[in-house]
Amino acid sequence: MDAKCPHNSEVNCGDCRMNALCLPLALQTKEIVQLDEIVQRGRPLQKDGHIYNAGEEFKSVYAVRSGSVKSYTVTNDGQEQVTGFHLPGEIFGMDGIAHNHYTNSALAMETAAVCEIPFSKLQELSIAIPSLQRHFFQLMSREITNDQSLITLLSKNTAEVRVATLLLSISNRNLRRKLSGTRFRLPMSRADIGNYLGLTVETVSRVFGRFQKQDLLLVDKKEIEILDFDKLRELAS
Amino acid sequence: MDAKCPHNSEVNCGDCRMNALCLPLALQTKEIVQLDEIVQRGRPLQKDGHIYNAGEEFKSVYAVRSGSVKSYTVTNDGQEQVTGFHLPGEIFGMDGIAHNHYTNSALAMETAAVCEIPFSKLQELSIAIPSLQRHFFQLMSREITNDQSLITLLSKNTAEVRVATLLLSISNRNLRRKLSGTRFRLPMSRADIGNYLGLTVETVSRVFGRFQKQDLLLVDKKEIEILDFDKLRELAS
DNA sequence: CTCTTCAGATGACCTAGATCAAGAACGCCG
DNA sequence: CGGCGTTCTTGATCTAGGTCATCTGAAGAG
Repeated sequence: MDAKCPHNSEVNCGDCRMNALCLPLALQTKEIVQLDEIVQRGRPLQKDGHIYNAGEEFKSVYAVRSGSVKSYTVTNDGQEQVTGFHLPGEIFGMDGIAHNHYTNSALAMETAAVCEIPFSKLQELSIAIPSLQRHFFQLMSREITNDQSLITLLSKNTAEVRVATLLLSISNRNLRRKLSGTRFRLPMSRADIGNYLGLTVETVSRVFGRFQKQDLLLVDKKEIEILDFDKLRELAS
Repeated sequence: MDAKCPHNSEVNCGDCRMNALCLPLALQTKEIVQLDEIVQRGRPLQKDGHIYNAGEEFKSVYAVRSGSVKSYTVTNDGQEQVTGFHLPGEIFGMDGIAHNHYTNSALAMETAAVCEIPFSKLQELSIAIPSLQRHFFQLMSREITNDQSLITLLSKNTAEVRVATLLLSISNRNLRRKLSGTRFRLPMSRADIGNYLGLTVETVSRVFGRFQKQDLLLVDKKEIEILDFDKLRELAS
């Protein structure tokens, strides 16, 4: 096994590059070992590989180790609704807790690796490690506040503001992973962006075009370079 | 103290009419007593009385005992965004857990009474009572799935679908409280409905008008009677 | 009982973004 | 290297819902 390959299984959470962002965040070294025992490190997923499907019985939450994942639901009239993009270090699958079945499906947007955390074991461990309980409550609460800012974004803002906000969000999340917040690759298609932001592909494309014309961005297919953070932030306000 | 008045303090959770919906849901009688000890029953709130303000330090989550409450944030350009309506038996304030400060403000839309549940004590009790931990995780997860359906509603649906969906949601929540799902009083203004659904007051008003013309509803100011559930459900689909 | 206020309804426009319809530029596979 | 299905872009229209402006009517204040 090549330890350099980002999709390979790390030996444990203690060594994982993501552990400062992920579940171990609030834990002592010896507690990380306990967490480590319940975490199942899955093998790499291909692009478009499903992690779970809406309706399946809820058993685990997941952490992205490498690559990127999207969550989506299918509305009763058959169209897809993207509900979230998940980057390395982020946890997803918490929507399944409410009804013991996942309400979203999750799939890899590119080659990716995820860690599976069986929820029943996580609950037990949360009783033994109160700071883990606390941290997990916080993660769920953060999901709530994120969803609520998306609600605000969708119900009050123009296409430009929506796209600018998404770009800044991805930039920030890259920064937290010690990657460039200025130049990065969007892991998702224009269609996914539009779907997530409640816009059509055409509109997303036009907004990218306009941003480029205004010298806010440099866009080359999925490769983005942010040229003017201040104006972009002002726009997203 | 008049025990008939719905806004008066109940003596305890065990006697509360809402206990089948609220936090005690998953608990044994003796556990309810433990929960009861940490719950603080506040005095009635006047219309527009604040329970907490965005930015305040997070200390407690709240349960609606009577009346109704709305949560809202103020966007950086100063406009209000309604993020939720809370009816008796429902829990709110969980958005504060993530950052130790409330991100929403909460206010009574009419005379109301709420129970305050100090979160640190709830966390401790959740360790002693695993089913309470589980139930609270579920409540937070339900909040996530609710927010996500609102996201879908906002990003994909017309004004009519949005309004129909809200009406059906309130109808269902009334049913769970053993009230009529057919005739009820909307506790919120047209402006709040519009704000919540990403529409203007005018549009909300027009949709109510159209629904009435199509004999789906009977609207008399805030008093609603649903005449044709099937068509309304089909619309909301 | 009158004056004021504020929530709601309704009507006449007007725009942001959807829709429809072509191209352009890419992977990707034989 | 050429053919072909995606994904992306760009342009020309159309429309749902926003904006603005007016009107109604119920609730409070005095």
